[in-house]
Amino acid sequence: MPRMPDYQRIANDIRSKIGSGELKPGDRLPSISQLQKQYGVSAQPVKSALLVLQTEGLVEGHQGRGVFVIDR
Amino acid sequence: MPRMPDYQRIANDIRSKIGSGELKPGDRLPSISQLQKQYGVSAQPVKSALLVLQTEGLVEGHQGRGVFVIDR
DNA sequence: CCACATTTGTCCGTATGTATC
DNA sequence: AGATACATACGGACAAATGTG
Repeated sequence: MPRMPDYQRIANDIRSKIGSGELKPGDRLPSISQLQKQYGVSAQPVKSALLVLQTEGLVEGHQGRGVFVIDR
Repeated sequence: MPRMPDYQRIANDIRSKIGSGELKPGDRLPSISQLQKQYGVSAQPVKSALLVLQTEGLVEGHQGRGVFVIDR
């Protein structure tokens, strides 16, 4: 099996949490530093995952506040 | 005017080159190191731009070969 | 108003792995 | 074997926005 990079694993995990309703529209995601600890990685793969999810239109980052699930 | 980050500027530039036909389906983009020099930035913003464009389904990276415009 | 901590945003340099030519 | 090129990740740095006291 191909090894899945951390940032894809994280993006998939968050995406599926959104799909399952565990994360609902308007919800705030854990902070980046919390996600780092949770997945045992540095900031980079977390931010890459968030960039992907933002590009997909699933979440929206707000400087100083957090990253939120898009409300639609 | 809000300052546009480098990675967005680069993504927009490449996206518009694809839209205008200057870059056609199947074409190979300049290498990352060439794009670095062209835009006067480090590798990071170039790769972020490419991650965005890949997520948008506009380009496709191939290890050892290059990044290509999607043929569809 | 001010100071501080928190949080996201952006970028740099470096290192390593993997695939291709 | 070597050069080239993309893929991934680490650590560090600073800016900008927010919230709290």
